[in-house]
Amino acid sequence: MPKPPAFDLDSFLPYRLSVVAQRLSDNLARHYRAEFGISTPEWRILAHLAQSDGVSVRDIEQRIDMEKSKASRAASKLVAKGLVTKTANADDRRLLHLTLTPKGQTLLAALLPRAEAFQADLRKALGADADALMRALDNILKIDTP
Amino acid sequence: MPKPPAFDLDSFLPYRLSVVAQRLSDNLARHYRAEFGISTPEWRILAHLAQSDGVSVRDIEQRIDMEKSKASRAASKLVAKGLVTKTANADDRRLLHLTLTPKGQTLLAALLPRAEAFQADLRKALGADADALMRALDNILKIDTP
DNA sequence: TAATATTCATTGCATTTGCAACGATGTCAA
DNA sequence: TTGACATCGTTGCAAATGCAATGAATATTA
Repeated sequence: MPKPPAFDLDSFLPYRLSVVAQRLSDNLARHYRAEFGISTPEWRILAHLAQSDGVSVRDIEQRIDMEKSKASRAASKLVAKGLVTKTANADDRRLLHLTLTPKGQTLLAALLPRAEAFQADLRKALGADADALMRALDNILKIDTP
Repeated sequence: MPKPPAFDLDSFLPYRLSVVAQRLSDNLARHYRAEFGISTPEWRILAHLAQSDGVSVRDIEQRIDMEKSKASRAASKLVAKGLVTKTANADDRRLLHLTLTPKGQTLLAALLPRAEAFQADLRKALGADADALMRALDNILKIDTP
């Protein structure tokens, strides 16, 4: 009857990372939902559209690490809320253009400064470790996605 | 029609953290499932039991940040797989003791060294940033959980 | 050109998840 | 002691998720 070796889950990086990420996302999600009525996947798509408007579902899938079915459904909800429109790409009619409506732009104009402020506060609190954190995250992705 | 300010989702910390954590967890989950037939919630409970055997569902909920319904269902699956037993606490019959079976101990004896090795590799690859990363994660939790 | 293969977005389906409600047990104060 | 309240684990239910299959459009190749 082998005895399991000592193990400290709290210092296990994947676990720790997951807990912190989850907490942070959930807390933000509460704000998005309460003030703007959108979910995390919806917020991520909007944020990506702020950066590059007119992209396809496929672009979203590749650029922001979101399953295409998830992206498709979130996009449909954004359309239903009047924040985004879907139009067919003229050159390749398999592709879609997701475009911010004026209402979507207004929402982003209110939301993005808050996101920036949140991030600024966070960086300030982390001090010198903030850059190391970003570097570490990049490296983990490189290692883990061979 | 307000124009949304420029925004780079890729450098938004909650997003970045979430992507990295998800990748890492999913990759590990594939291994757990393929080699040991367990899911991430199940693995976390086992890991916690390696550390402190005989705990209740409530302990798990508090110590490893898992919804109690999730913990309850994962524990039931572990019982069904013969890795864990549930016994009633004699002093307080609302409480449960989750205890590793010999089979569960054997599985952990095989799994834990791999987890340690994985973590060691990761730390090595991160070099000096590893400690800063851990510190940063602790600090984010403190800030974000007021 | 015609036939085959690939790509894109959506949808059906099974699983997982979170929340609220529940029964059983325990605590506390009148 | 008894009655109101709290806690523990489970479960019902609706929503979210991931995967595979589908249909439409395009690319490729014989």
